[in-house]
Amino acid sequence: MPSPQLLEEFSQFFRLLSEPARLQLLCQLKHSGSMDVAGLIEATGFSQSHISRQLGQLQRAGLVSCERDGVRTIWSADNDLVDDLCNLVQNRLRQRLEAQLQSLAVG
Amino acid sequence: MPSPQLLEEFSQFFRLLSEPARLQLLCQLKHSGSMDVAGLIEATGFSQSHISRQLGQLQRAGLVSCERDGVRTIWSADNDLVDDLCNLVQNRLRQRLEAQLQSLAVG
DNA sequence: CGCTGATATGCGCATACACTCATAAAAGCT
DNA sequence: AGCTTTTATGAGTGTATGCGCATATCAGCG
Repeated sequence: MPSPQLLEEFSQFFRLLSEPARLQLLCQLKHSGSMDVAGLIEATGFSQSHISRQLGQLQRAGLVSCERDGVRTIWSADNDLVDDLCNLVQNRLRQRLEAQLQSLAVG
Repeated sequence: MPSPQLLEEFSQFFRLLSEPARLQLLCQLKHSGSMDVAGLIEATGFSQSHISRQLGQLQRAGLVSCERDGVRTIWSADNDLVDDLCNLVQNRLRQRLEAQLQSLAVG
């Protein structure tokens, strides 16, 4: 059993990924390598302030990092953890659907 | 890039794990094998209605299942996905702390 | 220094949801 | 049938937070 503190850390981390906007920003950065905020606005349609806030949260969690290029801030995704987590979840979703399909065929 | 629908599914799944109470219930069930609600109340201190609701959500996501034993409902965790996800996150947390420790020692 | 453009942040609104209390529904017992 | 025990659910409340608007801060340029 994880300790209460660890449970809290886990849930805080998962909470970061529980917002489609944040997940989309992460995936976009993974996909495009690195982008500035203008690019992310273009790609996602979110407002500038919204993007800036979400990136701030992701940065504090160490999921993205940034470097300044003059007046621009270039953001990039920092590691493969999120991809790995999403892949596991996707496998699980697929298994669930296949099982439902199976039981539908049998029943 | 995952499709918007898939992003939505991912985030909904992560949202389930973003609540310490649900995560604790999952871990407790994993740890104890299977328990009824009274046992979960004893183990967690949550109210009966709260536990019932959270278990309902976890059940709809296929993370727990139940069987009735007379008037009691015996719950159990259904798969290892959550354990795997938590282990990945824990490794990441450890890496982060080790990196911070390193930079503190060097700097 | 002022001006312009890029990003961060204070404020407010709206919504989602955790959590509780009270109550309903279900299952066994007499 | 009524009574008891266990679980599920309707209703209400409080808090957290996503999101936008306006504005502040910051970096370069004249």
